[in-house]
Amino acid sequence: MEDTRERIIDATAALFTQRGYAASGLKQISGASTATIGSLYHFFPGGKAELAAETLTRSGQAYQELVEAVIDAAPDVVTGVRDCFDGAAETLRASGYADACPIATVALEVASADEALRQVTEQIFASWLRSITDRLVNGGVPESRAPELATVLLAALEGGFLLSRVAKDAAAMDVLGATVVDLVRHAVDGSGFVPERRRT
Amino acid sequence: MEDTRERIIDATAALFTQRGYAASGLKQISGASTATIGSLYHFFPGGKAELAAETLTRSGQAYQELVEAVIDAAPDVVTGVRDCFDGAAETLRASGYADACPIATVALEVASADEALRQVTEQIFASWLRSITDRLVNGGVPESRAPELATVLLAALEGGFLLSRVAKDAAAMDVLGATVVDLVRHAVDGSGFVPERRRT
DNA sequence: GTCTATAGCTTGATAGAC
DNA sequence: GTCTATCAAGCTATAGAC
Repeated sequence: MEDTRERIIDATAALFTQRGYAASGLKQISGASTATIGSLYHFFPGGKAELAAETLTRSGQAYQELVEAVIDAAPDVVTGVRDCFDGAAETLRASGYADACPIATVALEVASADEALRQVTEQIFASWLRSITDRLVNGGVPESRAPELATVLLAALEGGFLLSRVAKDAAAMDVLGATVVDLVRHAVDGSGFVPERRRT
Repeated sequence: MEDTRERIIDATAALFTQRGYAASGLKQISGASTATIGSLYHFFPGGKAELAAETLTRSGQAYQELVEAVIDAAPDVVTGVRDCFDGAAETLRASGYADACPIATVALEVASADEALRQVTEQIFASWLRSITDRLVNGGVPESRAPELATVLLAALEGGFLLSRVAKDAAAMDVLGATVVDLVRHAVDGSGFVPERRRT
C-alpha cells in the first residue's frame, strides 16, 4: 500500500478523538495503522509532535468541510444548523458516544502545556468560526451578530459533545441544538431577511 | 504536616486541570505535593485510578459550592448567572488561561477509555446540573424549562472554557455569558415571575 | 519505504527499612 | 507515616539492515 501516511493519520485521529494526546502512544498508533515505527518516523521525522500537528490540521479541515456540506445542503440556514446538531447527536448514539470532536480533547490537554500544538488548535477553531460566520451571514444573520452567534454555536456543539459523552446520552446535544436553532431563527427573523435558497 | 493527603489531592487537581489525566504522572504529583511516592500509595492504595476518582469528586464538589455561592450571593438569578460567567472570564484572564474546569479535560480523556472514571465524571456533572436547576427554579424559571436551561448554561460554560483557553482570549466566555443571561432573563420574564430576593 | 533491534528514559506499582 | 530502592512495562526516538 502506498497510502501508509494516510493510514497513520487516520489511526492517530481516531485515537486522539477517543483518548487524547498523552494517552495515545506511538506504538499504539503504529499497531492501529499497520505501519511500523520506522515508517512513522519516515513520514514524520519530527516525531509525535509533528504527527499530532498534521493530524489535528487534517481532522480540523475534514470536520469543517463536513459541517459546511451539511449547512450548504439545507434549504435555509436555520434548517442547516438543526441538521448539524441532529447529525452530531446521531453520530454520538451510533458510535456509542465515542465519535465526537477530533480536536477538543487534545486542545484542552495542550492549551497550557504545549504552546506549539495550542497554536495549531487555535488556528483550527478560528477557521471553523470564520466558516460558520460566513454561512450565518449568507443565511440572513446580520453581519454584526454573526460572529457572536457562531461562537455560541461552536461552544454549544463542544459543550454538547462533552455532556453527551460523559452521560452516554445525547439528550444534552438535542437540547443545545434546539436552543441554538431558536437563536439563529430569531437572528434571521429580526433582520427582516426572508430565508431563501441558494441550492442548485 | 498531617495534611499530606490534602496536598496530594490539591496538586493532582491542579495538574488535571492544566494537563489532564494521562499526562499527569505520579512522580510529578509526588513532587508537586512534596509527598513521597510511598505516602501517595499509603493514602491511595488503589494507585492512580483511586487518586483520580477522589480528586475529581473533591474538585467537583468544590466547584459546585463555588458556583452556588456566587449565584446565592446575587440579588436575583439573572445577576447570579452573569456573575458566574464574569467570574469564569476573570479567572481565565488572571491565570493566563490555565485555571478552568477541573473536570472537563479528564472527562473527555476517560469518556471512552475508562468506564469507572467516566462514571465518576457523570455523577459530578449530574450533581452540577441538579444544583443549577434548583437555583434557576428558585430564581423564577419555570420547572418545565429549568433542566434544559441548566444544560445550556453548563454547556456554554464548558464550551467557553475550551474556546477561551485555546484562543488565550476570554472574549468567547463574555459572549456566551451574555447569551445565557438573556436566555435566563427571558425564561424568568416569560413566567410572570418578579425577580425578588432571598439574601440575608 | 519497510522492518527490527535497541537505547535511554519515564511510567505505575511494590517491598521493606526506618 | 515516610522514605528509598527497585521492578517490569511502557514511552519516544534512533540506527542500520534489507
